[in-house]
Amino acid sequence: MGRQPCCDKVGLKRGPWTIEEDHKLMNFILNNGIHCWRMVPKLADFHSLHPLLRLDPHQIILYGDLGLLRCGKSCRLRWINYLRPDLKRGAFTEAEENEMIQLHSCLGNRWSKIASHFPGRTDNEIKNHWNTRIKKRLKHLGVDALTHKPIEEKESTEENKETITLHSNITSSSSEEGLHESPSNGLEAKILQDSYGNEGFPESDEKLQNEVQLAPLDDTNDILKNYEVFCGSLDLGTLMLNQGITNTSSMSNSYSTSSFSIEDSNNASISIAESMQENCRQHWVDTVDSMLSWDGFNNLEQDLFFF
DNA sequence: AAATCCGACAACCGCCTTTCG
DNA sequence: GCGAAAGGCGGTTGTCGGATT
Repeated sequence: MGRQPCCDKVGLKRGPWTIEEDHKLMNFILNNGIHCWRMVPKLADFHSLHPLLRLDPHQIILYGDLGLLRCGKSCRLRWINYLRPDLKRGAFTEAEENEMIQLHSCLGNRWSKIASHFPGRTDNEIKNHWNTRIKKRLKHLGVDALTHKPIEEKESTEENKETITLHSNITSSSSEEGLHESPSNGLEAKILQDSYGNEGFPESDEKLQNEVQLAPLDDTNDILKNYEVFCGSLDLGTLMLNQGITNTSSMSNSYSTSSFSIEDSNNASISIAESMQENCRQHWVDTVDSMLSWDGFNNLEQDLFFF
């Protein structure tokens, strides 16, 4: 006997999310955390009607018919790619692009691994950026976006110069950010170490293992600490170690925190609401709210009863 | 001003891995 | 241990808005 089905897919809504749907989903997750994505759409709608109640997941049986008409998978995607409060908005900088190219040369199309090196960026965002911008940029430079090797043996002198410039930019921009202070092999080793964790490198990458250098840890900012409290079960130190976070203080365009996902926590299935203190949550929400300009929410502040 | 093209990105689809009954 | 569902991931598609003709 297996699990219950994800959803019956009958009468489910598809396409772009409305503000109201976002509202329901966000309201629910911020107040209750994530129990199970399958249940979220149904419970979210019930919670929007009864915001003061804490939900027992088993109430799904009683309130299933009130559901947000999205499947759990869709809710998860919407949360991760758009609603998650720690998302970093704005265009990629040239330094980010160069680092992305470097990471891609080591990791290939493993977008989630690449995204883990960019706090606040999602794998979907990076994948889209790669396909729409960087692929063309590399093609223009005569570099194969898949293999990172020259497309043709003979290239114009002009293109060669530009390619060389690109590679030197990658090196310099990386060290400027303090992310990669070791030479090429050390850099790649660190990328692989960050991506594969402590479980070891793939056989082909073992040669790099000895040169791994962990990035130094830096102070975290208040918002991240508060988020940790809010989420109750986040192991911040481990998270940062695993992801090699070096600088969370940059708050230029929006703000930057450690890449976060509730699934990363050790106790994701435990109700966050039960473990957090209300004042900490409120402080965190207030902090985030003051720093973000969430698309689609700006004109609805007066309606956000949950803030 | 209308039609068409194109870039950007949100969302969906389907496969693979992990988890659970 | 097995089978099925949940979760995660990468590829692809659909849609929208701005630029161009």
